[in-house]
Amino acid sequence: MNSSRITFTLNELVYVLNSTADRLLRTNFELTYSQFLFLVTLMSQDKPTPSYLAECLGVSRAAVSQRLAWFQERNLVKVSRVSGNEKNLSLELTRKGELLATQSADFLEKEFRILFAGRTSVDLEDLDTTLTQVKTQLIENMESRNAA
Amino acid sequence: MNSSRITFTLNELVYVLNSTADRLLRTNFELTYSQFLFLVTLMSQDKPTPSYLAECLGVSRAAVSQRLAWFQERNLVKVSRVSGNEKNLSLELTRKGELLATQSADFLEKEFRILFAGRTSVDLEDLDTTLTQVKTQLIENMESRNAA
DNA sequence: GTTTTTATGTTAACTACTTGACAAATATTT
DNA sequence: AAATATTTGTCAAGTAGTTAACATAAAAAC
Repeated sequence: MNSSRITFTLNELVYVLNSTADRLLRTNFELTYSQFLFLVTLMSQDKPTPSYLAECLGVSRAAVSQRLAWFQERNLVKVSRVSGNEKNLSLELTRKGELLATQSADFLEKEFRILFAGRTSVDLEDLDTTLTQVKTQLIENMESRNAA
Repeated sequence: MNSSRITFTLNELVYVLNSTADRLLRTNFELTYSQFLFLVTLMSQDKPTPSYLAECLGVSRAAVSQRLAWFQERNLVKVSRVSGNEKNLSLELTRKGELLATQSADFLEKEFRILFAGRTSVDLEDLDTTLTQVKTQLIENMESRNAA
């Protein structure tokens, strides 16, 4: 089998998923999917800094730095300095930001549960395991190839 | 199971695949993954126009229009008008463009075959079928939901 | 055969990222 | 302790996309 087929299929599926999420979030919460990811990623972190958030989101520090103003203006994220640490900024969701992140995540979860349901019932748990396995294998093979 | 987990896993896998392809193509062909897709998509079409190419690539007509100059400058794509059709531009790969598309596609295919290989041997054919099934199901469910 | 509608390709203005350079704060080495 | 290295956040410039508006060509409706 042509291995490029599966990469196309994966890209197509991800496109459908992400654009659906984006549409749902825009319609119901005036939020893009990318803004949603920013909030939920921030929510999942313990003592978040812009630098660590950037790493988790898979974008550059500059990108996070530029976007922060948007979230501050809307009172979704509070940016502060912890005394004794002049280097790192401290990020936290405001009450409003936390509420928005929670509600939109719950909403999206519910919608996707409906969209994933179907007669042909693919076991999503199994699929997730397989995909993780493929990913791990790819990374391993890449590392052993680079080492050689 | 949390349905958002599988969307994250999918995004992560696609990220690994696409950034690997991008790295390989830059190193070996001075081509980004996105430029590669432009060429191979063009190659797979019968009588391509910018508009149809945009649709196949999943981007706007404006995006294709802006990128065409880059490919023309490098003598990879020939843009012309067919007489009797003043509306559509006609696109075709030059010999050089065709060669580049073919060679880079073959190269990528070989590399990915190696990277996908592994002890735990996931059946990629099966996986592709499952993913296509999930995608189809999602789209169906979305349509029936919108119709209601 | 005219009028109206639709489709195409380009432009302008905007968005969200990138890299590279930088100053400042902190860690590490010596 | 001082020198050096690393990490952090920000800025400027560049890239690849977006939408909206537009002129023009072709197709459809009348």
